[in-house]
Amino acid sequence: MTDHAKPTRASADDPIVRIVDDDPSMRRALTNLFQSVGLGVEAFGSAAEVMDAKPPAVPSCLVLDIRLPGSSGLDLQADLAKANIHTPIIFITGHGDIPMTVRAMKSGAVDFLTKPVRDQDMLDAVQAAIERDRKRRDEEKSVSGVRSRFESLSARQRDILSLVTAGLMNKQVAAELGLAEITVKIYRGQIMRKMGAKSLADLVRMTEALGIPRTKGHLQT
Amino acid sequence: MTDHAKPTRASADDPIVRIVDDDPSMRRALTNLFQSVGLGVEAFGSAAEVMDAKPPAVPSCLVLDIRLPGSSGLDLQADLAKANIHTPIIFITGHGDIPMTVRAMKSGAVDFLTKPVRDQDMLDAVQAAIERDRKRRDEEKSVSGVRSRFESLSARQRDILSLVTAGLMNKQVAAELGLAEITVKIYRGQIMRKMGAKSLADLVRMTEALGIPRTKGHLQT
DNA sequence: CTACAGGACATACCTGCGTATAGGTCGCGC
DNA sequence: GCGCGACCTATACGCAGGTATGTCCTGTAG
Repeated sequence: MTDHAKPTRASADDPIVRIVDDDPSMRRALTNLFQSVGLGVEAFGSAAEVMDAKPPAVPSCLVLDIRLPGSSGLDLQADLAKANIHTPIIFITGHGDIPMTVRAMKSGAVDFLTKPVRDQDMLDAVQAAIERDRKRRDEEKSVSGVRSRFESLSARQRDILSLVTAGLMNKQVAAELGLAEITVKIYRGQIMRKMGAKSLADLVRMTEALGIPRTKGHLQT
Repeated sequence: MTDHAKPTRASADDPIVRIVDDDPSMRRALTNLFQSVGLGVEAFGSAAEVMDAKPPAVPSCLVLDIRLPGSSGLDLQADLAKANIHTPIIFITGHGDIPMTVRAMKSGAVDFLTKPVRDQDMLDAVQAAIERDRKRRDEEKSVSGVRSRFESLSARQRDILSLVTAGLMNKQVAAELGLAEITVKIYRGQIMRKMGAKSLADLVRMTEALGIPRTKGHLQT
């Protein structure tokens, strides 16, 4: 039961705030607050509902009561992390303590607000959270294109890629792999085309973004 | 492995814990705790003393009571940040509240412990903090060598560096700057020598580490 | 004034990079 | 068996990268 309330037609990049609270009046109050500033809202009554729902495709954040039926907010945070879902989280609590707060913040929470929550504090926190998610998504998107192109490389092409971006000359790569230099040159061309790199500098930056293990890396003091 | 008892001889990489607390008995207790596991210790009675003391050259962390004479622990944290000193901080508090905790953690504190502090919690926090500082120092060190070499470049050399690492060919760089291609080649060689780069890939990674603004960068989706 | 550093360029030469063309061997799926 | 894709190589050619040597100009610190 998602008190799905959409004020206007949501466009592709409108952020969504997802509220998880077992108290209906709290859900309603928060929903009103966020809608009043033009934010999209989805409300849930339990942790399980959120885990079942698919994460939104637009910048979003979670507003989470620590005390939830079944698993606690902290458990949900841990579960989401395990499921590799990185939506920024804002906690609210009526009876929180410091160890709880520390644990939540260490696990990457954006904020941890105590009831009664001042509207402005909540809106500030949400804005920061949305912004963080937007950045993460942008980063993810730009890397995912590169990653999928990398996946399309054959094993041999990857071998050569890693040696080439390590700074070895074609002949050195050839020696390393027991190949003829001409073979390396040809692979190199294939790699540049497949990766869509228009220069070696590009290629190096792509591998850096992907975190490709460098066979022979340095950067000495 | 690191457990062996060291009498007094401090070697170049032994971590130091700096304690700031106005309560002498607390200072003594913490000092004993840390020394019992072989950590170096410096104790201070106020925030001002720490700001005056020069930061240690070895991996270290701060253990900070929130309540201090004069400025609070949070103020000291802010002052240190402003002074560009990034020693990891562990807070201890007797009467902390959640907003305080949140503020401290948002500002990068490693942990926030409540009195009475369990010895093991403190030692765990300190170890994590020291480890964090060690990483930061390693990173800083490896970048600072590159940075100082970059500083040694002339203005012209930097122009060419940024265009070359953007992936332009010598002739394009020449056109961009209104130079002859041969001139660019010569500069390029000078740059490689001055920067200690043994390949273009190296050079690209160095500029990435330095965050050199790319005149013509991309990484398309 | 002189010495020196930085900047710019030419000629010559060598090495590295990259593509085209033209082959060849495997192993796999239909 | 046939096609396909990967992997591998050879010859040949052209362009890009890089160094050496030498020349010239300019600003500036001693």
